[in-house]
Amino acid sequence: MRAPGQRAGLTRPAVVQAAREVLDDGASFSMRAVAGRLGVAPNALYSHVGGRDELLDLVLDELLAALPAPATDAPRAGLVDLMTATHDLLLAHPRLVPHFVARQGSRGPNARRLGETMRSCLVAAGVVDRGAQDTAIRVLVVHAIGNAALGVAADGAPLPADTLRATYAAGLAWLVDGALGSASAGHPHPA
Amino acid sequence: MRAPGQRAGLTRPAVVQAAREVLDDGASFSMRAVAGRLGVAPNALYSHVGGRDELLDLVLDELLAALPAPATDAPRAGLVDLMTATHDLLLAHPRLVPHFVARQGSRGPNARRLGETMRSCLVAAGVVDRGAQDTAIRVLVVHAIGNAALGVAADGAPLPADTLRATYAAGLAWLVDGALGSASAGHPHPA
DNA sequence: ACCTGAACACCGTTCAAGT
DNA sequence: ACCTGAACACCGTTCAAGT
Repeated sequence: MRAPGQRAGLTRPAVVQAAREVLDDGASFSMRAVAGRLGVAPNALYSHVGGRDELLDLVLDELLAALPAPATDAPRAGLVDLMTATHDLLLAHPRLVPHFVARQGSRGPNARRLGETMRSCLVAAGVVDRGAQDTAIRVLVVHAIGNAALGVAADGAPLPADTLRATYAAGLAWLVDGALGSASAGHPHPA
Repeated sequence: MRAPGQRAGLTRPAVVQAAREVLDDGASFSMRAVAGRLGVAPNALYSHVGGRDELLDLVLDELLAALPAPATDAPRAGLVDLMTATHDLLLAHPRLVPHFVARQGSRGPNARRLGETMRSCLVAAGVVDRGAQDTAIRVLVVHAIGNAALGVAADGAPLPADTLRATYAAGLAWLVDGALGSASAGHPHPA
């Protein structure tokens, strides 16, 4: 369709957008699939993106940007809302979850921002020790990602979405209660 | 080395053992790597094993068989010990963790046995509602797998093993406290 | 700078043999 | 039944062009 040297009008945002579309479609994600959607040779993507992992990181960070800022006046509820929104976001893009699992440590600016928002909630809730904040943040992030991954695992009994979200909410309440050191009753065994 | 038709003396346990060795070595896991270690053509494995996923499931289940039975007289401590042993086991075989993440639902006999052991602990601790047991089991398993996956993610700051285990222990205490509905103080913010 | 064609070094799995 | 050789349908990525 195009001779070597002819421009295709590709841009970095366009590549990221195409990657999102491939991820949200049924097809399995690959560089070649993204290129195919753009009507371009597979290696053309490397002019705009470092590689597969970087591309997935970009998609991930773009999604995280959509997370709303939690209410600052009620820190516990704000934290719960924030983590629930994160979990919902992951469930809405299941094909991204495996990559999220592998990339838990290294993240983009919006992931970093999410971490700092969580820290603010913890501070406002009275968790002043920085090490305690780090522990709480890691545990909560693991819970969100791990639970989303549980929903992705398509084997045997696929685990209904209601059950998944109820399980997540129960664990989240226990973790937040624990991290905040309060004796307030959570939501005891839902379903 | 061998003409088509010549036996190589391959057995199913030998294939599983070779897979374990490849996983615990530095090299990345592949059917071809397992076959290479056995001095056999890649497709020879399919005479003894259904495929890659089934082979990894077999390795996984063999590892889970090594988990010790927890003390039955102290249900809370037994549950904590059991989950800690599971976490340690996953940390000892990091290259298996991504597969474990993907396969959370469908498991072999020893995984099933682990689930029932957890249920027994919960019953002994006074959690009689079956739905509550299921929720607790899912949350605890997600915590163990998710935390182990966090240790595997080799990017940026690799997160020291001490920190990882301390984070796991803190989250585990919070979850067990929550699941058991007790107001007993856990281990507040370690590290 | 951007894109193509061809290629490299991999994958998991299948199929038609051979004994 | 067990194993081989060859092949199929994929991967991510690199390299040498072309404009």
